[in-house]
Amino acid sequence: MGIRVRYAPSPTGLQHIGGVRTALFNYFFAKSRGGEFILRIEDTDRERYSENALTDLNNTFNWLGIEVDEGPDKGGEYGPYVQSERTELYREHARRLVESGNAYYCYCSQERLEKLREKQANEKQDFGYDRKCREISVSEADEHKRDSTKPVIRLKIPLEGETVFHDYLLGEIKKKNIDINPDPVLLKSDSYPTYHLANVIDDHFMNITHILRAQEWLPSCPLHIVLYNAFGWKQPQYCHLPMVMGSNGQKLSKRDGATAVREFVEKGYLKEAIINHVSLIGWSYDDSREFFTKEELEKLFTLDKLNKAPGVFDYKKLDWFNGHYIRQKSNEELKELLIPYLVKYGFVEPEKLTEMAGFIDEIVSLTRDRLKVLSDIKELTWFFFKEVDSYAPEEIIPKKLDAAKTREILEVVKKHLPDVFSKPEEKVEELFKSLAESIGVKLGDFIMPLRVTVTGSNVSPPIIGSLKLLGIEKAAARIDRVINILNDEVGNNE
RNA sequence: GUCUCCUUCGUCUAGUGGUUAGGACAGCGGGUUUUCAUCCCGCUAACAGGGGUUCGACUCCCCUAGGAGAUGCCA
Repeated sequence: MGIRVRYAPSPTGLQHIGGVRTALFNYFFAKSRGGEFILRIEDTDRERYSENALTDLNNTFNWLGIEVDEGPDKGGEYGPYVQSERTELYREHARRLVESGNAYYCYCSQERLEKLREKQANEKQDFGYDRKCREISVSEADEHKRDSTKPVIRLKIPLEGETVFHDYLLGEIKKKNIDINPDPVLLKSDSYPTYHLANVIDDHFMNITHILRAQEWLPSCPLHIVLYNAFGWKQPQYCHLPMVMGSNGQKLSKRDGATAVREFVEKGYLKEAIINHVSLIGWSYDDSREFFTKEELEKLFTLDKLNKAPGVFDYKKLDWFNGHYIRQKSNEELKELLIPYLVKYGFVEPEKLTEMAGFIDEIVSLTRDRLKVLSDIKELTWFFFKEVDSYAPEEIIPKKLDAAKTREILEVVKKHLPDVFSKPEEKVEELFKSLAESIGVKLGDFIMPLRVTVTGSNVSPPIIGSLKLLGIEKAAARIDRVINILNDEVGNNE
C-alpha cells in the first residue's frame, strides 16, 4: 500500500500559519512519495463549530494551490470525510471498548470535575480525573440511569507499566502509564466523540500510514497508542513536527502580528512567499539553497531534513521573500495582482480598467522594485489619484536652501514643463541637471522640492516618470499651489 | 506542581569526531542612484553551562540551567 497522509483541521477558526505549515508538509510528503493527501474535517466540537472556518479552509487551499486526493468535496472511497457524518461509527466503537473492558461509563457531573480541579490546584496535587467511576457498582450505575444523567465514556488507561512508541523524528518515546492523562473522555455526553477517539478510528479506517502533526500532540500520543492497542489495530508511523513560534518564543499568536492566512492575503503577500518561507521553518534542503517553488517542494521534500527544535516565524524574512517573488513576476502578472488593490483603495473604478490599462502599466513599472507587499501600492501611488491635502514648507524647502531659492527652482521647472512632457526621460534628466547647475544648486536639492510638490512626500517613485504619468495640468497646478505657499514664506521672512 | 520534548549568530538554518563553524534574513558600513527602493560589495554576530568518553569534541554519554508543549466532555 502507498503512503496516505491527512490534514485534519477542526473548523473552529481561520486557517493560520501553523496549520498551513502542517498541511503543506503532509502534502509535500505525499507528493514526493507518490502518495495520497487526504483532507478530513474534525468537526466534533459542536460549540465552537463555524461555517466560516470551513469556507476559509477552502479559500486557503485554493489560494495556495493545494489539491486534495480525497476529501469532503472531492470524495473518495473512505468517506465520508467529515466527522459529524461518522458519529455512528464512533459510538459503536466506544461501546465496543466498554464491552471489552477497555472503557467505562462515567456519570460525574461537570460541577464535580470543576471542584476536583480546583481542589487539586489548591493542594498542589497532580491534575486529572480521579477515576471515580472506573469501578462503579452496577446498582450505582442503575441509579444514575434513573436520574437520567448523561454519561460519558472514558478510556481505561492501564495503571501500571509504560507505553512506548516510535517517532520518526524524535525516536523512541516512553511514558509511564500513570503519567498519561488519567482516563480521558472518548465519547462526550452529547454523544459526539472527542478528538482522541475520532482521530484514531478515522486514521485506522482511512488507512492513514503516516501521521505528520505538530509537536503539541506529542503528550497525548501515548493515549492514542493505548487506544490502538485496545482496538487491536496497527498504529501508523508518527512524525511530530516542530512548532511554529512567535517572536516571544511561544506559540504563534495574534499579538505577534498576522497569523491567519487570510490576513496575509489581504496585505498582499504572495502564495509563493508564504509557501517558501513556511517550508523553511523546521525543514531545510541543504546549506545554501533558499528559494523553492511549490512544485519543487513537491519533489524535494523529505522527512529526514526535518529539524527537531521549534522555529520562530520571522516576519521580516517573509517580507524579503515576498519582495523577491514580486520582482519575479512579469509586469503583466504583477498588474493583475495589483489591480484589486487599486480598485479597493478607490484609485481606479472597475469599469475604467480597460481604459486605464496603459496608465496602470506605467504604475507597475514605476513601483515594482519598491513593493514589499502588494498593499504598498497605496502609499506609493495615491498622489496620482488624489489631491495632496496640504504642504508643509519645511518639507518642501531643502535644508541648505531657503524659500526664495526653492521658489526659483519651481518657477524654472514650470517654465520648462512643456519640455518635460515632450522629451524622453533621459533628456529630461539632462535638462534638470543643466537647470540645477544654472541656478547653482545640486541636482538632489533641485529635485526634492519638485518631488514633494508633485507627490506630497519626500519619498516617492522616480520623479520624472511620476511627473509624466501625472500629466501636465495636474503637475502645473501643484507647482503653482506650492509657489504660492512659498510666496507667503518669502514675504514672512522679509 | 507533574510529564514529555527541545537547545549553533537577534531570527531561519548547514554541520553527524579533526572546518578560519558555512549560508540566508535582520542590523551596520560602502558602491550604483533624483528620494525611497532594487541591485552589487563588505562588516558585526553563535555551538547555554558543567562534567565525562576520546589523541581530538558543536558533533557521543551524563548532570544542571533555560525554553516550549501538554496536563479539558478544545482540537
